[in-house]
Amino acid sequence: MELVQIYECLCDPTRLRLLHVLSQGPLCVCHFQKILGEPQVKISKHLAYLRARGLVEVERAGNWMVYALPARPARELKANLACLQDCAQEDPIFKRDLARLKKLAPKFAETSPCGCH
Amino acid sequence: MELVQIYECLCDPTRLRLLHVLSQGPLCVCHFQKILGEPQVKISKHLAYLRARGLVEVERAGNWMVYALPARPARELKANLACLQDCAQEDPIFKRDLARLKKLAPKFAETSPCGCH
DNA sequence: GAACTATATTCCTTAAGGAGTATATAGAAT
DNA sequence: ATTCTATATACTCCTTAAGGAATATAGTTC
Repeated sequence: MELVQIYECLCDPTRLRLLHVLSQGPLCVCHFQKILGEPQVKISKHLAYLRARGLVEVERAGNWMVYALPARPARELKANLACLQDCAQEDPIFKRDLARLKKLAPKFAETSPCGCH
Repeated sequence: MELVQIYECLCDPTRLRLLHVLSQGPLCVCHFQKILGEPQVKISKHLAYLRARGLVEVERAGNWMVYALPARPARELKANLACLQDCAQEDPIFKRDLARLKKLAPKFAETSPCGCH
């Protein structure tokens, strides 16, 4: 995996938020929408961008597309994701995303049988 | 310092090489030219890009402009520069740059009184 | 002050990417 | 088969940035 490609993926705030939330576990698009508060097309396109460069993986579950971090991430990716987690700790937006995830996770489990959270 | 801005700086191979070499100590533009083997305008413009975003600092020494990593880097920058050093270890281009730096450092000291290496 | 050196800036062309609107697809439910 | 839900893609507009050629600037040397 090319290091520059990783950084290209990281240089957009929406993608940073997606990856940051994904570190907590797989999620589908509609749940990302709820957590980030961004329109579907935006989420979907950024996930496609990440997927095309190998930063996320996808699995279909009925109507839902469940995105996840790679099962076996390359060394450089692993290092940078860890670095992101570290840097994101104090940022209010990242923190808010995590808070929303924790708050919504139970509802997700009830209403959508897609197996993510 | 904005995290995304750091990643924007890191998503170009030339800038990665500049920052990687800079971690060994301050350097002036003409020495970067020799080490990277890239034209002056390219080096200069990428350094200006990094400078505008606070990833490097500059000091004039006669005709020479001596670039260096920030004396007191922000937490996120520090983390990402460390991560870059880590990721760069096995890459042939990064390794070649370092090798050239070590080889040329003595000549730099002789021929250019700019105080970098 | 004229020539020289090191570096920066401007101009041009080209390409990539981000946002939004609208539309298409694929599977599920009825 | 039709409708519904979740997601993806195409299209358009706009901004940013990369590379190269040429030129400008600032300091030094003679």
